[in-house]
Amino acid sequence: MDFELLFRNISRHITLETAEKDLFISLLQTKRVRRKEYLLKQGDICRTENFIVSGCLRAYTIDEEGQEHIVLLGVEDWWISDLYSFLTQTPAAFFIDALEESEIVQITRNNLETLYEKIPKFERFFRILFQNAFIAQQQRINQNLSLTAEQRYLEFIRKYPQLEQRLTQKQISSYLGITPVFLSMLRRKLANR
Amino acid sequence: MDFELLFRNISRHITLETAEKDLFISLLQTKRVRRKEYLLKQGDICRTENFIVSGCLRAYTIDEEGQEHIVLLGVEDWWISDLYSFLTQTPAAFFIDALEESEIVQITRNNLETLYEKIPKFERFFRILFQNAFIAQQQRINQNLSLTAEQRYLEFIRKYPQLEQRLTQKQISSYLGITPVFLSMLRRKLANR
DNA sequence: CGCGACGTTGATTTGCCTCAACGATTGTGG
DNA sequence: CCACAATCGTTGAGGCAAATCAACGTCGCG
Repeated sequence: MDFELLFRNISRHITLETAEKDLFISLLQTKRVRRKEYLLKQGDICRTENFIVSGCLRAYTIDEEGQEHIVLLGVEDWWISDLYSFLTQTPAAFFIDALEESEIVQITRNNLETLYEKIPKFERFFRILFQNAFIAQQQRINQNLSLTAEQRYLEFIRKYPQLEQRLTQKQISSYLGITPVFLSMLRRKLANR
Repeated sequence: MDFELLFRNISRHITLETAEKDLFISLLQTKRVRRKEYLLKQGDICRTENFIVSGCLRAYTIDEEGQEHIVLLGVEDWWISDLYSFLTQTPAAFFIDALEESEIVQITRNNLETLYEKIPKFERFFRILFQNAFIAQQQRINQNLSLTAEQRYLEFIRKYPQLEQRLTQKQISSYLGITPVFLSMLRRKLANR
């Protein structure tokens, strides 16, 4: 069942009655996204918050020179959206697309508001979710400020060994904030030890 | 009254009855921190979440070479803590100290849990608070990935013109992820236009 | 099969850092 | 209140980490 993983995710922090689960499900939609398909384009309005059931997606920007910068990586059991655009219903700063064929569960802004109203426990759930996301980003900021490219790469493969397998080097470099050429050099250097 | 600013901050997102305010106040402590005084040291446990009534504080790390990296800047009407340490009650990764004489309102982890239990509306308040903090950090990550040092500096003074006045260049450079020497060069270059 | 994206490698350039010296400012103890 | 130390900001010289540019082999996909 599509919602199984989502329920297990939620039950880590709050407990739902059957009736609550049913109400929750009635506010959701599911979607299948194939590789390279866009969930969101810069300038569009982010209509949904997305829970990843399977697969892998990224949120990224493209700068003046056409370079991509991955702001957020999501795999199964994570959430992904352009939160600012979602909350304010204004044009998105990010692109979101799928790096692998993915299944997602979506909730719209209005439905999420309804959910908060009908089942206030979800305030708690998302409070904890954003708390954790905030901490993870704080650590990433700290690493970007204090580590060299090599150290950041080593931290990345230490922290996300499974992710390293699933991403291309171009994607990893774009997440780390270096060029693919330089990542290739680092890897060669590290291999020669 | 010390709690006035905090109540106004909170009332942006939730509405409290008088009895609720009283309960809330009973769970808080106030503290005065003088310039350069530490609120938290790396390795200590972060016992409180801190609301800044007046003044200015920073959260930062020190790397192997002794360089400081500012992860979080807070002025009046903001919150500051080492959230990970606070939530898990494990040793902190950050130092927190005051850049100006500051007044803060503090809540301990246990009292915050009590607050969530007794007044669930606070789940909503902190959900929104962390949501906004998450968005702000996401933007900072994106800028660190996609902008040059000069562009980041210009963005900083555009976004926080009042903060620029209150911080030393050393502090600004440490927030931007560059050296004070290089910031000085950038400023000279920008002035010659 | 052929095209386009990817990863590798080398040569060169550049953005930012380190080191060092100096004047100005701040803070502190006598 | 002054003297002295410490920190800060500026400037210049030189160095290094990472970027750019370019060429080439490989692979996956249409």
